[in-house]
Amino acid sequence: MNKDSISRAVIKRLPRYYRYLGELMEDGIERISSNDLSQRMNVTASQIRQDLNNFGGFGQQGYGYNVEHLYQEIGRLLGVDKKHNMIIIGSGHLGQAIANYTNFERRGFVVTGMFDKNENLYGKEVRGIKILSMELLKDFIKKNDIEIAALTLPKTEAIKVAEELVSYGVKAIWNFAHVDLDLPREIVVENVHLSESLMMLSYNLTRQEDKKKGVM
Amino acid sequence: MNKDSISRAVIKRLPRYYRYLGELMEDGIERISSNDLSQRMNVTASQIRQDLNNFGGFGQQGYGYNVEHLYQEIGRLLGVDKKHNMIIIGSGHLGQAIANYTNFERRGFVVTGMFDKNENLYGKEVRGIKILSMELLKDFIKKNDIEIAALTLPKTEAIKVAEELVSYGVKAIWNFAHVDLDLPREIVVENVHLSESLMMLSYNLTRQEDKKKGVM
DNA sequence: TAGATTGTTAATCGATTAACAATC
DNA sequence: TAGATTGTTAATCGATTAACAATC
Repeated sequence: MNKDSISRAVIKRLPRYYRYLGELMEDGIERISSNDLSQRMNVTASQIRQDLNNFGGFGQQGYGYNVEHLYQEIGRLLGVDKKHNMIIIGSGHLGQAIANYTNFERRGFVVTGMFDKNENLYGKEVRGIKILSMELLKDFIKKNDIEIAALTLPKTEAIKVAEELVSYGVKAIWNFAHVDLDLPREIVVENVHLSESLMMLSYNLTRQEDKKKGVM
Repeated sequence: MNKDSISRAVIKRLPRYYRYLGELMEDGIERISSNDLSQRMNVTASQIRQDLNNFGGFGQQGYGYNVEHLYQEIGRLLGVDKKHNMIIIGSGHLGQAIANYTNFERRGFVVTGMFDKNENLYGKEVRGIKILSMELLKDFIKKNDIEIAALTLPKTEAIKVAEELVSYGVKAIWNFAHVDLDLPREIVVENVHLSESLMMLSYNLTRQEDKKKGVM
């Protein structure tokens, strides 16, 4: 009953299911069994059935899953059936990269404003989105029903700005700054720590090199 | 003995330990117990001790861990004590954002080349790094001892280019394209799927909204 | 020596996989 | 009805936490 109790491991897999189902739709495939899907995705069929059953019976015995139906159900779970207004705080290269990525908009995530503390950027437009002064932040959030803020600024400022955003009513923070945010429980925080990702790559690369040396 | 057997869960936590230890060093703290560190990092002391012991006894009974020593040991494990040459394939906004991020260089990840199939970009420089034609890729990789390639290009091209890179000797791929790469086992692949990250945020945001509605 | 804290074993918890009855 | 495949329970596996002996 309680949807909160679904494990993070399961939730993390949902976007990948969603992606594969979208591709199946593009290929004109109408139905698929957990077994077929498991082979395409390189996971077990059992895991797929377990995962999906956390959310209700999306399949049908003897038939499998209807691709379009399942795609839509997962989309609804992921909230991509609704529009979400997003702002970007920190309009450097990374902020601009996100503003330029139109695929997010296709999923309902609409960047409606960009901000920076560097006044040289004010008035500059990225894909039609004006970069504004941080002083306009409070007003902008209240007037434009902003739910999500992407934090693409140095970690020294991230904590302070995050608290500010929350006080203005932002509900979720997509945090690209290399710092842990400590915010009220009801605020959603999703971290993208690029340097940690690169270090994991480097860890595995180093192990591969160790292995090679061991063999020679 | 076999370092391959260390679980992904543990490895994923290493960069975060590394970050906290770096901050402790900046604060001039010389030693720390698993208990103190656990409170700062919001994990259990037991987990810290278990994690670190996968790699050997970095601590000392009755004393704790020497911050600088532990920092260096974890850095070595993560391979940030060595220089790694990296190229960026796809010189759009995201590729340029990565090229501009000097913190990677501080950790030994040096961007030595950028590539794109759009010839309008050729010759353009990003932080002194020239954007080159894809035709120069093979030669560049061989001549410049390139280990890592960041893939910041559309998913339609990612698979083909990844295979190309591997054939030229690239050892690790940092994949920002929204597609699963199927490469030989010895090739390290680290995925950064921004849209999946945003969907997880959206999932949690939607659950928060459900909760709120339930209460009202 | 007494106190502190690790390294490590044992207990618990949670997630994944296997198996199969239910049912389309 | 027979075959296919889900939904779901049970078994297994792995990761986290607790406990404590070893030792600095």
